[in-house]
Amino acid sequence: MAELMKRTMYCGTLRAGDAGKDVCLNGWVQRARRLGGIVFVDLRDRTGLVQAVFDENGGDAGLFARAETLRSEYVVGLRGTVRERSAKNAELGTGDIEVLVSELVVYSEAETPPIYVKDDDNVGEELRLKHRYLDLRKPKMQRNLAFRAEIAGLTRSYFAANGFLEIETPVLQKPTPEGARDYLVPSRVNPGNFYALPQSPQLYKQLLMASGCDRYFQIAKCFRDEDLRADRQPEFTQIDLEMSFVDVDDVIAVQEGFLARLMKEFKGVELSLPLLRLSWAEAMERYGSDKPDVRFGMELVNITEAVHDSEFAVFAGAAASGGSVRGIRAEGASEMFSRKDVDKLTDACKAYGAKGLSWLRVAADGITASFSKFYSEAGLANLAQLFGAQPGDLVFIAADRDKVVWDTLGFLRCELARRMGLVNDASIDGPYAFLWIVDFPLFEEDGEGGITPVHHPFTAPNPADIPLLDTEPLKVRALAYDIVLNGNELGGGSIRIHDKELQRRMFGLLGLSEEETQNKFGFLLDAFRYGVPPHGGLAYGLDRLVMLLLGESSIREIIAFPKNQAAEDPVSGAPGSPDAAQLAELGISLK
RNA sequence: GGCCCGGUAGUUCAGUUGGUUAGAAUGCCAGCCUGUCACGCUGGAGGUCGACGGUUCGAGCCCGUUCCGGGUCGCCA
Repeated sequence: MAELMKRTMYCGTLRAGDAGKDVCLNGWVQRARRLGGIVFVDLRDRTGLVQAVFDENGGDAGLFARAETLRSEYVVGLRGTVRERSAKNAELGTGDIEVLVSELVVYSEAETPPIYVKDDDNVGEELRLKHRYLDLRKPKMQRNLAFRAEIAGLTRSYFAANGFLEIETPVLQKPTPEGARDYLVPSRVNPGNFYALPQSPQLYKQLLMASGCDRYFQIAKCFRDEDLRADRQPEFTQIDLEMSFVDVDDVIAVQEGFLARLMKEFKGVELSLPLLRLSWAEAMERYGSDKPDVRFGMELVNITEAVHDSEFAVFAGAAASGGSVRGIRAEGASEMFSRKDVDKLTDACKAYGAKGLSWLRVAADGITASFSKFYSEAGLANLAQLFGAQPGDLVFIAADRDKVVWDTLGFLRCELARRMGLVNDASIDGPYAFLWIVDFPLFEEDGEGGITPVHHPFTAPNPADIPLLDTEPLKVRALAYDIVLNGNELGGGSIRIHDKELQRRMFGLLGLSEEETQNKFGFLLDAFRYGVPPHGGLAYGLDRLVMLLLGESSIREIIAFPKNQAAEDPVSGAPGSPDAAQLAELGISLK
């Protein structure tokens, strides 16, 4: 085995001022260029590239012969002298100098790699993930991992400085068949019993408040056995925190300090505080979304009143059945979207439950609409005016149940903005539109005639709405809040219920029996019997936060070893089958 | 589970109305080359066209099924 050549410098840090120094470098061969009597090697480590030179006239024939065998991704150590280059490379931070090599150690050779270790290699993601150890050598991936580490570091220092204790909560928890699917872990010592991996540290962090810890935070791994998305992995990381003796404003104030610090240090952006707050109701009314992208307008216009007696059955029907008719105006977009484009957009909207999409085009010589035959010219003009539509504008209208209308237009609004170039999500440099969504409803319909919590069953109702709990529970607002950035939910939280009677009432409203609640959450209720402070908190999706700040479009770009869409780890092949002995020991038999 | 997009040298892709021996770039290998840095020049190797079945005189191309990857809806309290 090759002897270790102790590193004295990192490749990417060498500068003109280092000329004359003897250095030892360790790294990977990015590229070897053989020009006959001279060999150039770009040596790469975490910090960047530096050019090393082997000269046939240097006198060491053996050294030169070995240099000629170097190939991409060989791992080497080399000793040499830094010198100014005769031909400088302005593209490279180290481009003013090179290292004339006097000693070379090949630690390991490399087969021809299946992907290039270059940012722009453009290889398919399947191969990138399978050979992640190669992919991660790319400068961009190194930057992403380093950026993530720095954000984690700032998180720790910020919350510690604000009196938060970093406390680890158990990873082996009690299964709670609520919400997302649990990952189950069999207990060998307790045959037939299982732990669950945490979907969040929710119950334990509330116990910590009951424990008198006052302020807790944790960078916590969480697990949900649900289908994957570009921004969703089965294991992901939350910045999780909880505070005692606080109200909504207290929690938000601490977060705004955190976000301001984050944006200042990592983006050089001065956040203007306090951040915008929108009630859930207003967000839905104006944007059709509880995580609106407010970098652009195109707000929803409710025309239900104006069309409730329309000849067009779709409009009148939606109005009559308690739904609504709303639309958005895409300014100057009429030219951009052909009839065919509109049809495609309509198809895309069907995924959100819309049965169709109506449109209205304003031109200098008149107005056309998909529903023209039900309207006079003056009627169309009236409608156009409701949207403030000018010649060249294109208006989209959805008519259905409120939820469908909101989902459809909420999607369409963002899709149009993207196509019209109003937003650019690949931009690392902003703008960054943060806002809080507050006053979420406490419950929503569960689709089976009952109600289910929007957030979770420990979320406190707005005290003003408590009288409505038994009569009109769907109208009760929660002391819950989400932080939104550019149309993405960065995190969310709530003030929790600390009154055990109110908590029991909540479980009752949710249709949970005394026995069920005792079985699932009894330990939390027990704790509350012995004195619990008012408390509340929040959790951020760290992966998503880093993704957005880096302008990446998938959290896989900022997770070292992500799962593929089938929830497999392409590197290791996990999950795998346990062997028979393991199963027998656990008392598990497979079908 | 539904819908959409994709699968052709190691890699990224092209491949016409179905027609001889499936191409390019890059990478790889060999030779030449002392100032390259996407080095250059010359030569070479490299293919189960995802798989199976069907239509056809003939399929990379058309049809069916299926597998794989990605996006998305459902789902994610």
